[in-house]
Amino acid sequence: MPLSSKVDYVTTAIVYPNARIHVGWAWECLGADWLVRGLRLMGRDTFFATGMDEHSVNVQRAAESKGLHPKAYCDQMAIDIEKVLRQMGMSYDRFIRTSDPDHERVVQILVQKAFDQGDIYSAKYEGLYCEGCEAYYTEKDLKDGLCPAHGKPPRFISEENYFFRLSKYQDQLLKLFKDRPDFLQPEYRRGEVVNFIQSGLKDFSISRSPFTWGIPLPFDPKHGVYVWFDALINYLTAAGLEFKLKDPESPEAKAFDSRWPAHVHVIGKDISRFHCVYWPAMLMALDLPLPERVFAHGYITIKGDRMSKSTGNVVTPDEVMAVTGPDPFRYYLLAENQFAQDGNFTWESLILKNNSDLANDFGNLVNRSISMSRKYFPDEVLSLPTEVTHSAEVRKSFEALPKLLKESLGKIDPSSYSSACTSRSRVLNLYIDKTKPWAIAKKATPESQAELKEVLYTLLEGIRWLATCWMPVLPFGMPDVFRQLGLKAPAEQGALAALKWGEVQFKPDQPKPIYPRLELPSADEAKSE
RNA sequence: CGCGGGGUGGAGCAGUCUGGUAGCUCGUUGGGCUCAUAACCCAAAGGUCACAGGUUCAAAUCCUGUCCCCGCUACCA
Repeated sequence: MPLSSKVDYVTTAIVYPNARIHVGWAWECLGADWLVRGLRLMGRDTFFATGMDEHSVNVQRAAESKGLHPKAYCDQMAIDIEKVLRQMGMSYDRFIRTSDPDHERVVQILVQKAFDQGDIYSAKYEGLYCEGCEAYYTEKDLKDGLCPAHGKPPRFISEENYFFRLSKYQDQLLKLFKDRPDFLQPEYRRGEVVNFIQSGLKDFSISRSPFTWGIPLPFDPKHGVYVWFDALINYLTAAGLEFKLKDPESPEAKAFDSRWPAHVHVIGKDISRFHCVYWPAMLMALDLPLPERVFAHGYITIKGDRMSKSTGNVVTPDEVMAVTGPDPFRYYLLAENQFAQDGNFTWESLILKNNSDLANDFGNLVNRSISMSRKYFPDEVLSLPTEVTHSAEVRKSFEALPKLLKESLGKIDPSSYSSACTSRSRVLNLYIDKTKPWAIAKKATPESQAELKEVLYTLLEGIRWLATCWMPVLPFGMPDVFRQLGLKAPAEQGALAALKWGEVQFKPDQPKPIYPRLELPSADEAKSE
């Protein structure tokens, strides 16, 4: 198989480190992580980046409230956030921070380039500005003349500002969505963006002055780069653009070329505009290829409400994982919710989903299958039977699985991926009930022994396939399943593509329940209830 | 105002493009099994597919109108 020079580069949005990360962003991270792991399983080369967006007034304020310099504060947050991401099983290749030196250099070079070619210009910006929101409002946005979010009167500000000529790219953007209808997924969000473009694009401000925490504009250092020209460019920095800017022939520059354009930016639906309008326009201006696509997922809500600090309904990944462990948390978010739509978080459904699918259907299946194998054939190695009867149908069901999983990965639909796997757990449980191995064992004839071996081998082989397919969703538990099967866990890379029914033999190890049943945590633990 | 998504048994969803016995998971009830994590398997109950008209031999599915929920409408995860 010729190795493609293209690497599938997947990103998440970078997070503001002004508070502990919550389940909403964790969902995005896990969706992206599932995708990357799945692509690896299919044999693709991948590169995966996530990180922090540090140059924000919110972050600065959070730092001040702790009496820290923003950088020192962010250093601490980076440690905390990465720790949680690792606990969640995030398999990223780079954790990018917008305060990273290479990012600052890349941003400055790109801003300079845009400025030199006239895509950035200086103009006076006037408006009603709320410092709390760090945003301008028009008269009609205000409630009784006050900021709708903070209830404070906005300040009239007139300042010199730098703008990016977004308007110049309007036609090219419309053409982009016409030529590449799958640029933004899910499909139904495209209309929102196209409408927005058609309604007429205004240039947007890319600088703030004065500033103390941010990247200075190279051509006017009194000004700091404002959010989008800083944050979005992280995707280029993380892929290694700086190497290419320095020496296009270097191996690191080639690595950048293999990663960019990105396979997909996974983002929340709220920032689809910036990724589908601002970002492509910026890349057009910078003569860089556009990402292959943008996937906008929904929100995780608590009883229908969006998670937010003001309503106090924030649930954090670490508090959930403290109760459930990482795999049930991953499974719940990925399997129970439709990634493209809004999802819901409740402790009850989390516990229910864990117990029914992971503990009962899958975990118990592993446990009973291995127990029977060891009980009926304590000293034998089980291999693919030469003559096959009722297991043919089971095998067929499994051999159809990789294609389904591939489709789910293509659609970025982790829940259909999961349900395809869970349905195979049910196939095996049903197979046990139909063949009744315990009854076959009692017969003790040569024919019955052969049949029993066929049943058990089919179960173990099916479990091996499941354990392989589950790795992107359940990376923590699957190595133990392989151990119990008496096998070495396969490397992620290409594991799915390499699956061949009957290629291994089994001498199962001591069974041990994986994914125990969970109970609702007490009221103290489950603040959301 | 405009544009878009949605309203399907107790809960969450699929099915709508390409009309033709309304499907899945969870929950409930009854039964079976005993290898297993009180797990597994089967069966039953439960739906006027938001509402009203229309097209058709036939509509959750197509058309028209109405009601309700949600998203987008410029610098906001």
